Amino acid sequence: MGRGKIEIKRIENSSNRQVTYSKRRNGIMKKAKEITILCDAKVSLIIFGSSGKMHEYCSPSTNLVDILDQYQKTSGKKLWDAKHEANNFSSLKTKTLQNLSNEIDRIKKENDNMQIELRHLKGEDITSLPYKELMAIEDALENGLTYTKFLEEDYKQLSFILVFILLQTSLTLYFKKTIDARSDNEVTGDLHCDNTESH
Amino acid sequence: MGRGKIEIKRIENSSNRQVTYSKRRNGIMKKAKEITILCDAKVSLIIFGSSGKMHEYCSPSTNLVDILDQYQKTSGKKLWDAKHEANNFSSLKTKTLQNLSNEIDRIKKENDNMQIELRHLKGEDITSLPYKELMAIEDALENGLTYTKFLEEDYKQLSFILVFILLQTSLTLYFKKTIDARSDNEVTGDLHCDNTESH
DNA sequence: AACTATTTATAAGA
DNA sequence: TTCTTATAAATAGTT
Repeated sequence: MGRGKIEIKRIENSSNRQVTYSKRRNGIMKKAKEITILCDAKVSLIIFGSSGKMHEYCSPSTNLVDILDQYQKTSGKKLWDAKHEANNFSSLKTKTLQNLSNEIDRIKKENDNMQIELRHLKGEDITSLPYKELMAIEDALENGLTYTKFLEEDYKQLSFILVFILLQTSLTLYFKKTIDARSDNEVTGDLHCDNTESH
Repeated sequence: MGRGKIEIKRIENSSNRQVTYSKRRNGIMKKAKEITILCDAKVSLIIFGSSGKMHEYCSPSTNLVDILDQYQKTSGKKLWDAKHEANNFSSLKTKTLQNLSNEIDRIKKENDNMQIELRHLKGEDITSLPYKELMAIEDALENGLTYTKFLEEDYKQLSFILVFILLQTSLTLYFKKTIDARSDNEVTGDLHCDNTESH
């Protein structure tokens, strides 16, 4: 939407990039505000430009911490655990039933998500999936296959070397046999000559 | 931007609101992806619709935790400090700490197993795996992705060709040996005959 | 920063 | 829900 169409790829010219960043950042911020008002949504938007400067939007009805809490509950992903709780000795001592219960809920959620992902990767329950998600799964499978194939290639090369060694051993044995056989023939020939001469 | 201009205020009709939410959410997500690519920006976007369903975008170059860390540094606001301390006990009185703890252990174990399986399917941590397990993973991947059967077919053909070449080489060598041995004998025989006739 | 020619997003309708 | 399309809005390139 502008004088010309642009490809979605990194803008190499630094000042153009900066200008575009500024314009589009404002655009997204505006959209975020609008969807918040129009649709009662709760939105958190944090943007860091390449210069490191931060811009933030958060729906007025809520705040970032609440959104992140809800994020953890909904997604089952834990945002601040190990490092932050480790710093917090009192929370270890006062670990309550509620803490544990929340932990269970979170892990169960994580569990469910993984179970679904596993089923999808194994080709189950995928008929009802939208095309986009199906493609994502196919990509993941293909990606996994490239890794396993790569390793399989290593194993194959190992097999090939084994076959080669086997072949070489066979050949060595074969040549040994040939040489043995030849020296046998020569002996026989000598004997034969002796015999005819003796006649 | 649409058939008519709309005022930015809550859409009262629930189904219109839902439709608009869905469309605009996609729009914002797209914009977020674009600014990420075009301008090297780091973006975190979390949206909760009024139904409570969550949608999230995070720049591929980073992750939510890193963005939040950077947020804290840049803004000076502490996100996870004195929070998660105030807990409300609700319907948990019947459960003991031990029960909950055991349940957590069990689910965590289940979780770990699935995580390992997922990582393997995605090609991570597989280098230390024995060949047999690697093949099991590959089989699972191939099962999910039918067209990799073609690659398997290629692999089989390659093995066949290797065996065939091995066989052919052996046969060639064998025949060569036979021929060599025979001509050696004949030469010896002829010379011998000539010699005897000349005597 | 403004200014537009265009592209893009989307509101309403099907 | 999904698609279509007229129109509003965003924005790329220019000044």
